[in-house]
Amino acid sequence: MEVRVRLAPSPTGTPHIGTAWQALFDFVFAKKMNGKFILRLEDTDRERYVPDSVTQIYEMLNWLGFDWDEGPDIGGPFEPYVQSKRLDIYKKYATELLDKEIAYKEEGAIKFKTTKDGETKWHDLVGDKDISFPNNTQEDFVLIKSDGYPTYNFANVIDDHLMQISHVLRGNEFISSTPKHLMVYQAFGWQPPKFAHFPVLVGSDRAKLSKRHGAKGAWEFRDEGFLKEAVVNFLALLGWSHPEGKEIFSVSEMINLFEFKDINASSAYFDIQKLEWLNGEYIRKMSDEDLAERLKEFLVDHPAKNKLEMAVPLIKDRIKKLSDFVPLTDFLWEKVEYEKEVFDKLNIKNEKQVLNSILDELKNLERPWKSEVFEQTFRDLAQDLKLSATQMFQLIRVAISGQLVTPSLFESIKILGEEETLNRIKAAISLLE
RNA sequence: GCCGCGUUCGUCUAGUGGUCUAGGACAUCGGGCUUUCAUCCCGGAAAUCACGGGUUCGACUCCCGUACGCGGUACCA
Repeated sequence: MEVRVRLAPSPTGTPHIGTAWQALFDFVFAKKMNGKFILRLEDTDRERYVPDSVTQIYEMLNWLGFDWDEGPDIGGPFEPYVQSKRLDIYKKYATELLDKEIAYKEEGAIKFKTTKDGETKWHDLVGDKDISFPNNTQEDFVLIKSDGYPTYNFANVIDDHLMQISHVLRGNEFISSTPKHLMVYQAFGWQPPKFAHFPVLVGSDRAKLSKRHGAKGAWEFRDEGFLKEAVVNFLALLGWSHPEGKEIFSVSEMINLFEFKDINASSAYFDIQKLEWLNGEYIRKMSDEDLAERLKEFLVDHPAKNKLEMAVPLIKDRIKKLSDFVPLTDFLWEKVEYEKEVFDKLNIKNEKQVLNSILDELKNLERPWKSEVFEQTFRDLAQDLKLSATQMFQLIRVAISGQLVTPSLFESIKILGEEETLNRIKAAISLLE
């Protein structure tokens, strides 16, 4: 039997990272089994419907590379995968249940008459365990609302059956309603799919992740300079672990190794610090060319786009996110605003005189300036002036950048060029008047 | 209240009866390298495996109970 899984988000607001997390497992499992990954929009709640969120879902999935095989726009026309367009279908099946007297009308709605005897059980793939509910805990529930739209509990079953979904991967907040779904399958005499109820991602208060935790949409991670590979890798680390204990691996590696039994059934907290570390690892692993390419895509309006790659080797070990590139390198292409207090932090008594000496040395340095000569020259000068080498180099650093922290000094000077370097030191001197 | 799921270092996790005086990673602390910041290397601290009972020669691992957390108990999903 073909494996068919579906991601069925409801467009009720900005999709957060939890949706992306669920999508990862849908995608990975479908690929592993050579099956299909289907996207379906569950937009039956007209009150909470937010049109924008539909595009946001697409954007998120596209960015992370979770391409769906069937669903809106891909592998099929839009409408068959959107529940609000399938009202007739739900009505037809509800009528069937009405005829069988398994359902009844009440205040304009159609309700399902649950079985009260016995228990309903299934085997859940997450945790590899049986879950059962006494049937007398299952109240009659609404199939079709009085506005004509189906409820999740009904539309979900109808669609999963009609779309031949083989495995339902979803959050464990649906565990409690699974008995209801199973009763509907039974009422129609349909074979239910296999269920895998994943734990939910939680916020810092251990409650289900939501917007009130400032939960971000995946594209926000993109906008902050995270790489999609790192985000996906990080997501994989939540709830799943590599059999060899590896922390860094690709999606295709995960596709090869994925098994439900390795899913941890307890909820996980999204720790952004680890994501930042991982992102840094991915950045360091990349070739300079690739990193430059990513930076150019990321920094669309960068003032020195064509010179940007020169700085790449200088910052590769220093940035965690693509966005970190800017504060670390803007002094290379932009005019420096000097601040007296920054110089003061160096604790050098006669900064101005020292800078003048530096300027003289620099003027006399044989061009093109060489790293070793540069270093030796200023170590010697530091000694003459009774300064530590650190003070000396920091002073030069501040004079050319206005900052205490920059990439490698000499490498930065190479990018600035000899004339610009001299000009900046002169500018620094005049500030200290 | 009732029903269900969960509970190993701050965080993500490994662990499926003995090799666990519990391993790894992030974060953290200390040291080394170093002209800043990083990277890199070395080392430390950090979980009485929620608690209490069983079962067993032996339990983090199996069973029962309790506590706590979360979810459901909606014409939300």
